[in-house]
Amino acid sequence: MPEAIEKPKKKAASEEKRRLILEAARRVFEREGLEGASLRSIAGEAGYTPAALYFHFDSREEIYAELLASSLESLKVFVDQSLKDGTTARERFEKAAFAFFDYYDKTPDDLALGLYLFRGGISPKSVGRDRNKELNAALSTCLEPIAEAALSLGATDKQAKDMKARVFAHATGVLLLSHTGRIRMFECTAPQMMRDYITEQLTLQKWN
Amino acid sequence: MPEAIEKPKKKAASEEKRRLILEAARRVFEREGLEGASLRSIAGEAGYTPAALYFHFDSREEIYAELLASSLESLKVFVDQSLKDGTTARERFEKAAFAFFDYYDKTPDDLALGLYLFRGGISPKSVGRDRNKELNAALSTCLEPIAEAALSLGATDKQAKDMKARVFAHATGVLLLSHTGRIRMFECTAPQMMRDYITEQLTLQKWN
Amino acid sequence: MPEAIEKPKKKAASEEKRRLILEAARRVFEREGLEGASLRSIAGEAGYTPAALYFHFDSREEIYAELLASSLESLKVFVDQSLKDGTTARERFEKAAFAFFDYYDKTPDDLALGLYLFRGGISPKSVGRDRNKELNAALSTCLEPIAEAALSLGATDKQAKDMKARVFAHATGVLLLSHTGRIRMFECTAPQMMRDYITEQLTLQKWN
Amino acid sequence: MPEAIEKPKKKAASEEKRRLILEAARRVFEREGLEGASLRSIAGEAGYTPAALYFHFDSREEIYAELLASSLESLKVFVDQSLKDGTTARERFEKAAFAFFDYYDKTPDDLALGLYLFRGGISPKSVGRDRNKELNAALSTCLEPIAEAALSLGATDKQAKDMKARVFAHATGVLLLSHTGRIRMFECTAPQMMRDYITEQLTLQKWN
DNA sequence: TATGAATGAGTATTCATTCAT
DNA sequence: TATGAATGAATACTCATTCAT
Repeated sequence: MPEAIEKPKKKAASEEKRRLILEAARRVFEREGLEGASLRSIAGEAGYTPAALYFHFDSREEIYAELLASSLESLKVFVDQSLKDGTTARERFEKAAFAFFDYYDKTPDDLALGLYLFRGGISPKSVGRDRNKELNAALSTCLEPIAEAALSLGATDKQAKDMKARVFAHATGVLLLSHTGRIRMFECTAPQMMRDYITEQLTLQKWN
Repeated sequence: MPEAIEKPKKKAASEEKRRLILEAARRVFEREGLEGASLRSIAGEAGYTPAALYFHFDSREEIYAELLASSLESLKVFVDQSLKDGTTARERFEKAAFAFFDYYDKTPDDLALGLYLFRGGISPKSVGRDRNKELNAALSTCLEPIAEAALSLGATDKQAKDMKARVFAHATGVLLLSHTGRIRMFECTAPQMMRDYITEQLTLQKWN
Repeated sequence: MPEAIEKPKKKAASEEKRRLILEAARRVFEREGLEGASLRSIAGEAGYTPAALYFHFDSREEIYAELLASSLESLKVFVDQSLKDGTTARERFEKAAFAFFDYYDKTPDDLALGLYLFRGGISPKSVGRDRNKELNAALSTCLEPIAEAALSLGATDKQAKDMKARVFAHATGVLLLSHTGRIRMFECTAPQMMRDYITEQLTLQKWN
Repeated sequence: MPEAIEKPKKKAASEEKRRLILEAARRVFEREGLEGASLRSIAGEAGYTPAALYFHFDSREEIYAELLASSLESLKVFVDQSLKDGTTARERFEKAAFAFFDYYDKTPDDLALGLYLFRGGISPKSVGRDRNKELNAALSTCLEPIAEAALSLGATDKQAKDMKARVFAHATGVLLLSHTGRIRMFECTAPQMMRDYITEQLTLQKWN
């Protein structure tokens, strides 16, 4: 039954190619930004013809979506690693919140990608509800350690959930400010702003 | 003296046409998003040939810039009006901060415009450093009442300035969360998040 | 009879404006070359609206044609002046021939203009047969001193006429070579080539 | 082994299409002159969409450059063939010089092409220095037989090189005169002018 | 699975020209 | 005489996508 053997092989080979294309896409994205990350450039970088990519992805937007998914994976890894030395709940809270910010501060391309796709960038038709949910879930997972730490610190479920939203919002706002260069207007730095916010939240919450 | 009358007439007519084009641009922007707001579409919406727009504007980016400028003007008006009933410094702080958020919450297209243009959207070469500075200044003006109120509440100059940045960042982050629909993930509402943040800041600051 | 007085006045004023426009055109031409000498630029340089030029000229090409005509006038002046010290026929021949070359060598814009218009640049419909004849005649006049000198040197009418054509052709060729930078290929200089040609012609002709 | 056969087939088909496009370009060029030879017109003439041409050529200017290159090739063939019966050095000189002129006299479109592209027509950035050098070299090759014949006749290296420049210049000038119709002014014919020049050079040069 | 070829719609901008005022 | 406004056609070039092979 050669078929039974070949199929998985084929599948694995296909997955590998997808991966290589995505890596190429990321390189283009880093090098030329969102505007320059056309299907053509990605194909070129990957050593393919544009047409070839359509065997691996349904559309340009699907590539973007996968890119975002893998970015969220990296974020997850980054957040988890930053937590591994944390002992107290307070420390875990600080680390989890700051890591989320820090990841995007250090990899502005992932930020651009995220911002683009979180805005109208991804059309629902091409990405679909399911994928959208997946992305939301992945994001939520990355923020989860924040909630967990909050819970450990005595927050209610609702309070912990809110905290995820707050940290996400503030981090996003600060990153936007920083990424666009407008932060200079205010004569302060992004990491400091984020640290201040985290400290505030810790000193503030009644459950603290 | 017909000439004396005609000239202002002409000028007024011209201004009016500019306005109509900008309104058309705004409609396209609202309907099709930034990517769809090409010069062609704007011209079409305004009932003009693309070439005709060049009589009224130097480039597509100038149209965008004017759109943003007028948006910032509206924001200014909105913030100022929200302040007119405020008596105590605390009230003024609350109103100024919330108004900034509220304006964009209610006119999400202005938010999209602002986000795009504050990112690399406006190329320095075409709009020019001057215009960029103007826009920065206009934005800063809108946030100024926040700093003023903070000063009244006893903040130092530096603290007041920081406060502008914080409110701007948090508002922006919350708006992004809300505007992209991700806020549902967290089961909370944007206005509530913003109110909470404002309250926090008031209870928190030592100068309070 | 105010009309009798006004008309010439008006005409004179009109001519003056034409002249000013042509001067502007020449400046643009010198500054930005042929490609840049659009009706718009010319109008701008002259302090007019593009539409205004149509009161003074029928088309863009007519402006070019007038420019060429005035260039030929300058050439005429230049050639005549170069002759004023010449005493012998031989000297006159040398000076007339070299001056023709020299004028264009020193004012490459006039060369570009001439080359453009002498090629298909000017459409017959807009310039018309008459104007074409005028330009031809003007050119011929500039070359006439060459023929005259040849006659003085003993050439027949036919020989003298031929000489005009030869000098014109050689000068044009050398100028083209020089003007395009290709002359470097041959490691020689345009004036030297022209001088050599003139000397050749003098030593060669039987009537010499 | 179908693959081994197919690849050359494909390549050949591609080359063929390039050729067809170039032919179309040449036709447009002949019919409408350089100004009319836009990418659109060429594409239209070739039965293609403008975008399709970009698969075969990198830019409009590359098409022009190839056109010129192939024109120079034809010229080379023409010159070489005209030499094949020449026995004496004198004959070879006459034939080489006249053939250069004759080619352009008979194919005025190649002349227009050459004149345009030898002027600023080809922008260095798009065609590149290399191509420019290639074209220069190709032209030089076409003129080389003139120098060789001069050497055989006893000219020094320098004299032979100069001779190339002279013949090129004179031929170009005569062709321009002829091509623009101005030659009628002088009541002579282009071939006769060229023949006269060649004869002159032969009788004149001291090394003759 | 991949390619070469092609499309059609799109991009911003420039142009000479016209015309009502 | 001159302008402001507008046009329509043109420019080269890019894009995501499709399809026969």
